[in-house]
Amino acid sequence: MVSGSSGGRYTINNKVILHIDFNSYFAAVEQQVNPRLRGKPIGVTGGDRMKRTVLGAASIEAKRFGVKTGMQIWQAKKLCPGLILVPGDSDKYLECTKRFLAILSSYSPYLEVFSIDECFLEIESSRKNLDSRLSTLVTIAQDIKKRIREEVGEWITCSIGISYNKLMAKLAGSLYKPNGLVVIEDEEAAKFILDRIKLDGICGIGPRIKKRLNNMGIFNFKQLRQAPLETLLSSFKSYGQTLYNMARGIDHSKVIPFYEKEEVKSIGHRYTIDHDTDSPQEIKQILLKLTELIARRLRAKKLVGKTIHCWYREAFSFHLRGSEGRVSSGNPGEEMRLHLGGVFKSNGMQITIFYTNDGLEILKAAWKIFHQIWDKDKIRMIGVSISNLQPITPQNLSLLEDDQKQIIITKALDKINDKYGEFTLQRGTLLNSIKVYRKPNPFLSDRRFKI
DNA sequence: TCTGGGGTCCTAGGACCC
DNA sequence: TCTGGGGTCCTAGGACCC
Repeated sequence: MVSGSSGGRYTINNKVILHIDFNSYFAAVEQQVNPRLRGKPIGVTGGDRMKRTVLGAASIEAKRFGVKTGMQIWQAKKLCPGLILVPGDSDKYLECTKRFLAILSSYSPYLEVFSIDECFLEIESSRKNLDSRLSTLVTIAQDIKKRIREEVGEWITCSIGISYNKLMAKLAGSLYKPNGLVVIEDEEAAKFILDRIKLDGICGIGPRIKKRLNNMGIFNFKQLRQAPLETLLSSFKSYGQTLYNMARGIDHSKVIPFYEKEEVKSIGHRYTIDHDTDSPQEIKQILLKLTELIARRLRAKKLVGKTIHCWYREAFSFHLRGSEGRVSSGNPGEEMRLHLGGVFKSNGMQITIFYTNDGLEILKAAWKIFHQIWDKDKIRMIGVSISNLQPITPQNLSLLEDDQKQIIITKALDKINDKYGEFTLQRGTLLNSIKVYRKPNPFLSDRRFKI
């Protein structure tokens, strides 16, 4: 527990924010569901693929070997040869999330869902006396942990950060893992902590911002606090104010309860192919799967969208990088200063069409974009997304007879796919698709029937 | 042998309309 | 003749989060 001021000096702030962050979440759920995985180093993968994929989560046991979320599988295996790989199952995790959210919402209606394994809870805390106030908060946090253990599962643990705003609550939650409980009581305590963490130890400063700050001679929060607001504003525009506030532990953002959250703003899918390809036929097949998935999600949410974004990532290539990319004079004994850096170049474009939630319409647009931007080089990843979303209204859907027929067919397809799984039934054009992958994967199911 | 996949927000410039 | 201003839409691209 960190407290900057003495008990008597505490100023009343009725709102207190808890950040609840579940530890090694996907891995913990797998261990909860399958007792044979408990106590063992496991890594949750994105599916059945082993190539060109990364770990979605690592169990606490795996983390002891240095295995981390986001790590490539071969890398993780190298660190921990006994790593057990478990294919991820998002429905399972979502189910578990619903259960812990139900528990948390009993403490306060101000519950913001931040991600599948993270949320903010705003509670009232009116005790004037610091000590009794702190003990109340700690009691609540411990009670939450206990209920989750009892009602969701003993392997599901969380770290809780408590503070006077979201930024500091999240920071507090990140300080002690797993199963931590940290309180950052006030701005004085916040500064104390900030001066002891790295710039990118806070939510909102990533590698790029950190590098830009470093280039300005700023390497820690103490130095950031000394930077004049004008300097930050001129370098980072409006984000300069955010950085200025961060260094002082200030954050005005509100806890937005789930029932006040806006609808999604975009829906997209991307897919990394397990080999590099320049086959238009293969690329089109993948686009077709991606756009069908997007369209089904739109229809499930009763939405239509009109801006289509399509982008791809080129195959890995080596480039000589900047000034380091020189070969030395060649004098004997002189170190070769040839630095090779790998680069993934991406390329994309977006266009706006008429509102739609039809897979083939989205495909047409995506394919058109792809043709315009593709330089015929081999690619490793392709993605599509749709934005500018709106609820379906008679105005934004065409009422032409052909379209009406199409809507009826689509509805029937959705119904069957909902029941039996993605791509059980597909449009005729999909049935001629070439088999791209040897391993089963969500984009190419073998359960295909002709209508 | 080589880094996934789902999102959000912000900025800036151009086109176009009134 | 020659040019303001507000507003909206569209697009590109960057940065961040989990």
